[in-house]
Amino acid sequence: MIDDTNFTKDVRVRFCPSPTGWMHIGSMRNILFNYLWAKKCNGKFILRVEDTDVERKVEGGIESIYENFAAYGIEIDEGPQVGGDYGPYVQSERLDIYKKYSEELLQKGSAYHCFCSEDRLKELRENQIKNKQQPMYDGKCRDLSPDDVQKKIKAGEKYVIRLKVPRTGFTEYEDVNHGKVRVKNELIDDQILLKSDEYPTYVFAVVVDDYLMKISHLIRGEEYVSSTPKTILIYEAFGWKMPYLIQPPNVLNPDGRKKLSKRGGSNAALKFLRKGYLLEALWNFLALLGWSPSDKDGNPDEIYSMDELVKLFDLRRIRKSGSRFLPDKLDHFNGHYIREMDDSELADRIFEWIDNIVLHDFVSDKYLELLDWEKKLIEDTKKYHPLWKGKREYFEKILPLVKERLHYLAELPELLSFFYDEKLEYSKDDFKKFSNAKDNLKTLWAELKPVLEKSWEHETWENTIRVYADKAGWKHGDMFMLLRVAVTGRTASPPLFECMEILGLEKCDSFVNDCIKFLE
RNA sequence: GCCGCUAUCGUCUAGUGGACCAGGACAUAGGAUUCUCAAUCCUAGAACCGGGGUUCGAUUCCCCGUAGCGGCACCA
Repeated sequence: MIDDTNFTKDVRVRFCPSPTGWMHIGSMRNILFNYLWAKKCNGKFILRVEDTDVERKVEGGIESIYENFAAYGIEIDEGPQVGGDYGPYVQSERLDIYKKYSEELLQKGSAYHCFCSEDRLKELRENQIKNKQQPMYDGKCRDLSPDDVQKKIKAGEKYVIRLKVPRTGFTEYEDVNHGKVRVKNELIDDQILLKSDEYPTYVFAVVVDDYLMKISHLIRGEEYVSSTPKTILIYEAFGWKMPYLIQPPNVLNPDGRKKLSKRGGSNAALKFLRKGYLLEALWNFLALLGWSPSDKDGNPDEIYSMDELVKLFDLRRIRKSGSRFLPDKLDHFNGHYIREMDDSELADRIFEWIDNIVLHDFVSDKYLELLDWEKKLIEDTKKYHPLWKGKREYFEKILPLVKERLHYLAELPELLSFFYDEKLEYSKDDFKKFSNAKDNLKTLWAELKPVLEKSWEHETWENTIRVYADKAGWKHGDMFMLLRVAVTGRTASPPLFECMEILGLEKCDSFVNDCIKFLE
């Protein structure tokens, strides 16, 4: 059983990205689980960069990791840029450490030199697959005599260091969420620990670093489950105590299949920020993907602030099965947080979003293609941002009208355009349902304009339209709609009266006249 | 192919050997409100993968099947 007494003590957790250029939204969920646990237990959150794959390593990779953390507002207690007592925090700077520990395993007889060429291994694997066998190392170098080994090394033969996995018996471990898992040793490959370029492999580096950095809880994606027995065997070979193990299920694509896609970067963490999802909403949504509080502790509406999440979060309540990533609920949360904010704060947030996210150059963007909606957003933002910011009072007056229709901030340019454009674009279709739209609009406006010139009182204004609608034999709603299309260029808009009041008589007059011209 | 993990409304999930004809949220539909679209409020439909056990009783425990996921690299 999991030892509960120490479960929340001396907590040190870590997230270990590879510097491949950009970060994935699914990773953010795992980061959140680590982060929440650290905060909850007054522990430390550590960032370690796993750059042991020389080929996949990318220029600016570490910076792009940092900019993601910064944009998501995650504070790092120890890491490459902030330092800490257990550094260095970049694996390529720790090669001598791995070398030393691999020698320890060699001495203990838990590891061995392997001189097999990559070509031989490839051939071996192909044959095994052809013969429907499990592809794994055949142990050719496992029992070389020390003399042979020395001779080969002297002769300059390249080698790797492999773990000597027992041929019989079982390896067992206990996972906080899954309980005991047991694997036959004969199915575990003699894992390479140190590659021929003297870089460690992932499994080895992780064990050594987690041990040296005193990591208390290993919270990492389900994709590592299969390599966990190897991890355990390395811990056992060293005689080290294993940290608590938590392997949250993967976040899956909305179609329900497969790990959340990495292709094209459409699920890049930064894209969600660029789309205008607020951090509050993102965290709220992500936290609930694979974890939930009990009914007793939870809120019925599932709205949780970061503080509440910290209070309620518990690694032991993480689910076992994968969750699909459907943005509907994210939209809902985002709308909620937008509506909850007062207008001035929302305005601040919008401008911050534009400066720090939308129009900001990220290192990650070098490795992510801009999607069509992003290109359009950037273009629109460049056009409207100065106008929005230029007259903040006007902007803040508009916000309450649009904020309850807003799912994410990227919708703003479209939603607000008629408040800022000099000309509107009309569509014939919008007038189809009205008989004699042009004349009615003309007469209506002729009657309404003098009323508005006198006063903007809601009742007189509304009454004028109703009276005219009766005269024309129209449904009242249709008359409102006609005017709406004329003044906003669209059939769905915030309440007509408020829109017109903000636009002002001059602008309304100009739009209506444009519209009449359009109808001719 | 082999190994491991998993399986509750469309989706995210709660829950338990009897208090569950299974609770919440999102989405959907209908209604109220209304100048449209929203927002808000109300209502409705919607699930324990299949088959065997164990048991007085199983959605809950066990086995098998099925399906999904993950992995099987000198990637992480």
